[in-house]
Amino acid sequence: MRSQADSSGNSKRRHAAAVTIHDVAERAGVSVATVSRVFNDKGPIREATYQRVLAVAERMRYVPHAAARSLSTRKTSTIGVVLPELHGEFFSEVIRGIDVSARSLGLHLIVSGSHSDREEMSAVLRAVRGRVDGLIVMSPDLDATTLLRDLPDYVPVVVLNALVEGRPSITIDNAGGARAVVRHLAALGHRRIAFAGGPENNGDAVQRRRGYRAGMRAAGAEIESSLELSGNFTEDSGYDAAKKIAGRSQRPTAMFAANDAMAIGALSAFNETGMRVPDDIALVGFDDIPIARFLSPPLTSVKVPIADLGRRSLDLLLDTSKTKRSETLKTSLMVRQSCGAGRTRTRQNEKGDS
Amino acid sequence: MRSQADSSGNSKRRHAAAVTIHDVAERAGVSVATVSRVFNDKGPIREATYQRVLAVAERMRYVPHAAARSLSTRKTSTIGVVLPELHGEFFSEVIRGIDVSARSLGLHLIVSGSHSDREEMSAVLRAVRGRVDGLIVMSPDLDATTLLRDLPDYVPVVVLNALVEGRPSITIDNAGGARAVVRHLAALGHRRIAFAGGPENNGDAVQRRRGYRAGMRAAGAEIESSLELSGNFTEDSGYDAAKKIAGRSQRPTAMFAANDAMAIGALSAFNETGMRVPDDIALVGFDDIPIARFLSPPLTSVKVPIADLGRRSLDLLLDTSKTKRSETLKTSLMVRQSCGAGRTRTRQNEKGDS
DNA sequence: TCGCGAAATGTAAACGGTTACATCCGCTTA
DNA sequence: TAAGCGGATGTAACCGTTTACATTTCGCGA
Repeated sequence: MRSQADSSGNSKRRHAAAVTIHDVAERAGVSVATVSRVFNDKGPIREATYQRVLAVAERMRYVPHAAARSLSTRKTSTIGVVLPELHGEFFSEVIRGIDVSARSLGLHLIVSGSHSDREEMSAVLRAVRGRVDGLIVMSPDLDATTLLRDLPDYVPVVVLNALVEGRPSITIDNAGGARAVVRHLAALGHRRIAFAGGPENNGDAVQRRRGYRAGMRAAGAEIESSLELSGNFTEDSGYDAAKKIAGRSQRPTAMFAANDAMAIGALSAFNETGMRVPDDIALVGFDDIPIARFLSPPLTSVKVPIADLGRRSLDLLLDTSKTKRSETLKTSLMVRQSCGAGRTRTRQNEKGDS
Repeated sequence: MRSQADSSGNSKRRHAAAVTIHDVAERAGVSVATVSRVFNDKGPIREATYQRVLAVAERMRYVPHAAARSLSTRKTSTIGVVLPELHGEFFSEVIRGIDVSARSLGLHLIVSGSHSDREEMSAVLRAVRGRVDGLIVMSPDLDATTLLRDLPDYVPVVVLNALVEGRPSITIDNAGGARAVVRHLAALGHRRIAFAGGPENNGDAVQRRRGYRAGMRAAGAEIESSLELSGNFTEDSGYDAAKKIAGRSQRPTAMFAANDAMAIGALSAFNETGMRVPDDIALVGFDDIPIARFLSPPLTSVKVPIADLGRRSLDLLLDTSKTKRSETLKTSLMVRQSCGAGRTRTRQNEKGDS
């Protein structure tokens, strides 16, 4: 009845309206329940019926309406991914890690980034009802984590790179990675090691700085505020920091940048000023983004399993068993030429000295 | 009736069920229609009622159910973005461009990448009913464009970097950019210019090669098959290509890589083999990804307005007026040191010699 | 041939909103 | 004062599925 109301004159409706399960049912001479059963492989269906319905649906190009299905089943087959921004190799790699897992599970991904202000992020977080089955949230911006507190608790959430009470999370061993860098440089004889840090309110940056200081203390080197430069994870800020160092009379012999982007900026600056890496100054980064090994000289960096971060977070989100609420991913130091240690080799971070 | 059925014993249902518009209506002493009107700013509402409903909704933490709303309005406020893969600066930048526009329009983004096989992509393309209002599809893989043909025609689609009959599209002037590179190198005196190409079945790659050849002809240089190396847009393939060139007795004096990733790989290879860029060999890339200017030497590259690509595609998708069905984005040559032309400067591609 | 349990299918009520239409209300106006 | 009117609100159908439950059909042994 419903669908033949306008079967008379205006055969082309506004948009050649999509065919519904009712249309298929009618054409196949069965009820909508049967069609539904066929499409969901539920309940007993006679083989002949099954084939006929499938054939009719195929011919009519029937595709189930996702929203209707979601409304009925209370499942969306969609995961929300909230990142601080979408720019750069790091985030792209995180998304990819999640996407690969999601695809194999038949899940879709809603992404959203660049949340300038708190209000905006709050709006995104609230718009989830009926849109996603779960959320993966990375918010290294320290204060933003409080936002999660007033998220409705029926939404499963996994937090990346931050700790939020009552929520499972996946973090990177930032401090451990940073300590390993300093330890390595110290073993190469460096004592005056500069550190180009990330944003003040960024959790990762804070921990990396902490690891740097711990490493310096452990190496018996002195922590001077003049050795710590500020930055914001961009190439430009790394460039600026390196320029400052290059301009000094008494230079450090090594520089540790809080991420690879800054290391790349620094490398550029050193090249411009005629300082040779690693001969005049050793340089180490953090993240080990894909192009790190293609720089000149190849950049020694702390490898964080970025794609794993994405993959594991989805696993954790879907894991309803309440075990393993949080994990920390180990990093490893990729030793290349920019630190002056010669050939490439990997050194697994051993735990300890927390 | 609906909601007070279990008001007796089991007050805590399975999940502290979300509050619906009915709950709000009941509590506020109005009908659901009124609540709906308040939330959508539709129809006349007495100020007092408006405020009361809003207050009650706030107190109950009511959030509209997206799927229910979609079902009713036939709008999802969501755009699907289908990319060949999610990896790398290029795609991350495209997504960001779209995301920024989308956010300002209150739209959500479903992304999906790495479509290994045709079947998989077809499945994604079909799963759109009731899930997205429109699709932005980048499929430089030439044969994949045929997939779009059997997409239901009620789904608006914008195609990126490819031409599909009957669909609006945004493309990059690949050939023009490539010609500009060769022209520039020729002006610097180069005649033997090698070209490291991208994947055979990639539309961008094909056009860039075409532009290279056109440029060579225009410059009166000869096109030798020995000058054209194969690659696949990865750093590794650029590295390999450069190694091959370095090993030759009679080397070309310049190399043009079909994208920046390959140029980076090539730069790495040249450094390893002791060839100096640009003194021993000039090098030019394509895409002008953010780190290009931080390489050593800074990489001359063809700038494509990647973020614009994303932004414009969303505009085009939402533009219902049937005008301006397709556009081509102009590229510009960013001259830096890797080509041996000295200081950085931009050169706008003039049109001509198609 | 009949009866019966299981298999197959149908019926209709959700799911949570939106919205055309009906209704009600308080004023203005004749 | 009653009709008329527009603004405010309520009623209920509908969007396209899923699914509990009812009903029909089938196969088979008695």
